[in-house]
Amino acid sequence: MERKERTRRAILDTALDLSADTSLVAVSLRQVAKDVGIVPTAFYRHFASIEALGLELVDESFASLRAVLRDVRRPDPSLKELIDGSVDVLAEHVDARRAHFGFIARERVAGPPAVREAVRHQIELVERELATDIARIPGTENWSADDLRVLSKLMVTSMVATAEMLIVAPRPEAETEIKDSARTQLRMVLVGAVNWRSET
Amino acid sequence: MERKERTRRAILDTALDLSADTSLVAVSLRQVAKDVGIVPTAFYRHFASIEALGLELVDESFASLRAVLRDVRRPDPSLKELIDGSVDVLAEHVDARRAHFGFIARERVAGPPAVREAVRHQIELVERELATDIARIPGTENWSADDLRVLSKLMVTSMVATAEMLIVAPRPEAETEIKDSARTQLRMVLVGAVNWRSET
DNA sequence: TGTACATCAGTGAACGCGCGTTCACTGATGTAC
DNA sequence: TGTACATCAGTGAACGCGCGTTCACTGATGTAC
Repeated sequence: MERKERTRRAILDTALDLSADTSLVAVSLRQVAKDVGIVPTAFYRHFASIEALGLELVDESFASLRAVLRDVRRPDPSLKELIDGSVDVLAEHVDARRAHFGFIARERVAGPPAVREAVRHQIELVERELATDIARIPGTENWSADDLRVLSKLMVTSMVATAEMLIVAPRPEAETEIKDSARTQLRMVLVGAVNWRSET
Repeated sequence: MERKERTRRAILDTALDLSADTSLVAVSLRQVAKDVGIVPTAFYRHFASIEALGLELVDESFASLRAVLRDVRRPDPSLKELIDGSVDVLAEHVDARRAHFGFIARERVAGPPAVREAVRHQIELVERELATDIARIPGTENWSADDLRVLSKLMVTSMVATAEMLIVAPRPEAETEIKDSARTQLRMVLVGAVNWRSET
């Protein structure tokens, strides 16, 4: 019973690793099996197909993304305090779960159709979740539901884009630059959001 | 001399079309040849590999993206006028060159390595170009170079994300919603940008 | 604790298929006269 | 304008390879007694 679980984990980890080169669509069952150290047919003891395996990886990857939201939310911050901290929180999580964030960014646009759809659905859920978080922050009481959704979409897009840049970043020095840029970006967005209701 | 050019175009168009299903990495030379109506070996009369063909498609796709910047710039607008018009301009271009915008979004994260790198390089050039445009708009005279880069990055990211959503949009009705959302997003960002210098 | 047994994770041979790439070729296109 | 000829886009056979999937199997793991 334990052996099965170990092999299953090895298959998931290997597939995630191999997909990082381009996309899960380019990963073959035989290559996964070879890297895991099992015979190709043994793969079927764990998953019906690479695509089915991919859906599992979607779940695991979004657990990592949700962890960012959870950690950002934790200090129960004001709109201002949120800014500086959250970029660092994101960077830490990206560092720890680099493969998961890359997986989301890639498979969202270029994965097997079913995987692509699952990623998009999860992103929509995260956007809603973030909108709820924002609605709890003092100063957003009289925002419309639409405006909340727009802001959370903007922030999730920005978050994914920043994660992408951190992953691609060639050297640790570049990370500091990206983080500074992301912070400024987030500040700009939030300055816009704060001044939003008063202008429209 | 004319026949060659026609076949070459057919190869490029077919490869672009096939890559839309997932990514250029999943497109085979033989499938392209079959759809074009030539024998696989004839492919080599035009391109050394699918990857080389991809680099050509990068150039063509970015011609389409730059056309958006050019059309947005045309009315020589104020910061305010820019907003409402530019989302429509983007939507028009996405509609006309759907395949090119999808190609950029996909291959940026999941293309063959050389293609991926080429797309990223082109995006960086577009960001610089946009920063120069913004610097010419009244009211941004005393912005730092960094702030200009941050805003143009934010706008390009937002532009690509909006293009993606328009491409994925299941029905024409959804387009209106996406455009409204993108407009609000852009307004928020620009409200932030306008109020930016006065706060920092 | 020791043994007999059931389960089922992993094996290995085999299949037909589409892949990229080589090579010598053929015949349509377009040019020189 | 008509013909002879060079170029080179497209052909077709052939190759070795990795692919997903089938099937009957074996032997390690973990359980019942």
